[in-house]
Amino acid sequence: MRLSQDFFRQDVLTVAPALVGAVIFRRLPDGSVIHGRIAETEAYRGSEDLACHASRGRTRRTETLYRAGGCSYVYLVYGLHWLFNVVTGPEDAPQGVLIRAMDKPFDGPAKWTKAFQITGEHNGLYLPESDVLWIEEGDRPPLRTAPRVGIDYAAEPWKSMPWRFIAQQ
DNA sequence: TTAGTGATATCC
DNA sequence: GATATCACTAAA
Repeated sequence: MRLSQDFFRQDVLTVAPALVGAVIFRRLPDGSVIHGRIAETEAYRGSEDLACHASRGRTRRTETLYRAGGCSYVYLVYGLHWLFNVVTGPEDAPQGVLIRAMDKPFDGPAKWTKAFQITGEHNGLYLPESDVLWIEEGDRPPLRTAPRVGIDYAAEPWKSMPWRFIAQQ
């Protein structure tokens, strides 16, 4: 069953752990549909979270982060890797969940987006209604938490917040 | 450990 | 206008 608008409009700290175990579906340009189970997520929470892109204020890049929960937020890092996030919370609350890994072999935030052929053109899709990209309910495996990775530039306490959620099975 | 890669934010 | 920085990966 497809995850709804109501689900995505909850707080990011509710949605991020609940997304682990859910299944992402992607319809490729040739019409075939592939899917994968989410194994790891990270929460980025609001303009006060110094690790969140929105901490620098509302810019052209972060504009989609300010939309209502359920939108996709896709951007390029290091000039070569597309990272995929799901916007959460109400409109104007810049929160998002980074989908960090699926089950093997797609165990990296840019590995699975490459396999699923996700690029900047998938920024701003509305997942509850999209035919190209959507998420369905899955199992709820036991989780462990850890600090987020790749955000050394952020000051404490944000750098150490245990906002990374990893499936244990 | 390092190169590869280019959009974006930030500073002139 | 310019430049420094980056929510990473693969190869060595």
